[in-house]
Order: sequence, then C-alpha cells, then structure tokens
Amino acid sequence: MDSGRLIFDSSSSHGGHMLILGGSGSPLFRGTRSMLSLEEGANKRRPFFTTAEELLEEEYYDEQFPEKKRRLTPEQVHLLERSFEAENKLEPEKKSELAKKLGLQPRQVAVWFQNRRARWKTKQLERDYERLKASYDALLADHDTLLKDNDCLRSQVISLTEKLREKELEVAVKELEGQPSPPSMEMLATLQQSGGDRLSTGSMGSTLLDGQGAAALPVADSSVNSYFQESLIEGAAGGCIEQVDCGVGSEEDGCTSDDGCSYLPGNIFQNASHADNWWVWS
DNA sequence: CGGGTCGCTCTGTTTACTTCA
DNA sequence: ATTGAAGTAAACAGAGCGACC
Repeated sequence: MDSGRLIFDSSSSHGGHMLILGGSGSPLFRGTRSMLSLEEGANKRRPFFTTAEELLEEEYYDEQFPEKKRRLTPEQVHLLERSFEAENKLEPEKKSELAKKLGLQPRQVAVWFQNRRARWKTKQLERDYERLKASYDALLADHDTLLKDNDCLRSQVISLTEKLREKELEVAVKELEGQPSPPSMEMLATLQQSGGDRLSTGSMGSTLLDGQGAAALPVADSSVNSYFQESLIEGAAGGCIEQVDCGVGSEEDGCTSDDGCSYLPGNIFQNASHADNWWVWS
C-alpha cells in the first residue's frame, strides 16, 4: 500500500497516527500517478525533508508528488543508529527528542526503530545459526574421532588377549618341563584346554571389557604368573586403563586421537615399563 | 473483578526506491 | 540509454500484551 501523504495527527487518541491522504492505493490518489510523466518525476524529485521549515513545505510537495516515499538521509540514519546502539527500545521522550533533532515525525522514528529491531533480529538469528552449526560440526568431528578410537581399542583388546593366551601357555609348558618326567600329550592337551576356557569366560580373574563385551582381557590371575603381574601393573586388578602422558609415543603403528595422543595397539605395555608411562591403573 | 482504552511491540506485508546485469 | 529482476528500506496492518481507569 502506498503511504501517500503522511500527516502526523498528534491529537489522535491512539498516540498520533498518520492520516493517509491520496496514496496510490487510496481512492483519492488512484489515477493521479499516470498524470505525472516519468520525466517530471525524475527532474522534480522530492528532496528529503530534514528541518521543521521543510516540513511546513510538505503540503506543497505533497500536492506536486503525493506518492513519493523518501529515504532518510545518511546523517539521519547515522544518528538513529547511534541511538539504537545505546538503546534499542524507544522511550516516548527519546522519540520526541530524536524526531525534533532529525526533522522527522515521531511516528517515523518509531517505525524506523521498529524496522531496525526486525533487521537486528534477523541478523541475530543468522549469527545464532552459524554458531550452532559450528558447534554441531565440532561435535560431529569429536564423535567420529571417538568411533575411530573405539575401533582401535577393540583391536588392542583382541591382540592383547591373544598375546596373553600365548604367554600363559608358555609358562605352563615351562612348569611342566621342570617336572622329572616329561608331560604326556594328554596333559598338554588338558592344559591348553583349561587355559582357553579361562580366557573365554574370564572366570579366573578380573576382566577388562570393551564397551560391548566383544572381547575379554583377564588380568591378575592368582594361580598363574600372568603377564600383567610380571610387568608394572601390581595390585590394580579390576581397574581401568587410563592414559596419563600425551607427550610421547609414535603414531606410526597406532591410532591417533584428536587430542594428539596415540594408542599403540601392539606395545603399550612395553612402553608402560618406562619412566614416561603411557598407561596406569586407576 | 471484568471490560474498555491506550500505548507499545512484533510479525508479516506492501510499496517506493536503488542497484545491477 | 533502457529495462526488468532482485534487494533494501520505509511504512502499514493486525494481533497481542500490560497499564490504567
């Protein structure tokens, strides 16, 4: 709808409404536009009104160019912007003061603030969206990294379980070799069988489980000199592996997490025997 | 307390104007 | 130089809300 001629009606009981006289959308104005040639419109463009005196001349301009909508001058916008930065709500006193200072109708100032708030909100929504998107992307990346780490740790569990089994068999064979008569094939078969059972059920010691129970790692078996007991981990049966130092280690044969730490599938317990331990029981 | 009025904000829309291909 | 599309700003409409009488 064309605003047409805008007159601030301060006596209105509704806070001063514009009276719309002869806008292009109103019956009064309909048809008037076609009477003005394009050339006339271009040459006699109605200027911005910036002073009270100019406001008094509105009637003249309105008669000449009743349908023009005028943009605010850069100076007017600048002052309005400064005012908006200080306070994006408009107190009645402030509105009158600004209107007077800018040579605008109070209603125009109110409308400007209204539109400015709408623009600010749109921008704010865009900023919020960008922030949330960045946050989501970061979380997604973290999630992917955790999935990879999880896969690496599963591989470690499987590998270590196998090593442990071999070590326990080796120890058992040595024990039997120490006896006066060599073990029979039946005895060896029985030993192997009992070792396998223990590993598969985890019934002989504490168990280190991965998240989904895909593999079990028995530790601290009291009847066998387990690999764990021989190495650094004493009295920590049933505890959890925890990474304590991210400053060492090769990434060549391991998986690397996003915090720069490497998980070494094959040799973490060898590393653990050194001063710069990677893993402890907690 | 309920209803009417006023003054304000917000959202959505229209319109005038500008820019650019 | 002209024109039409797209973008932007000014203004409006209508609904909602709180304060006041």
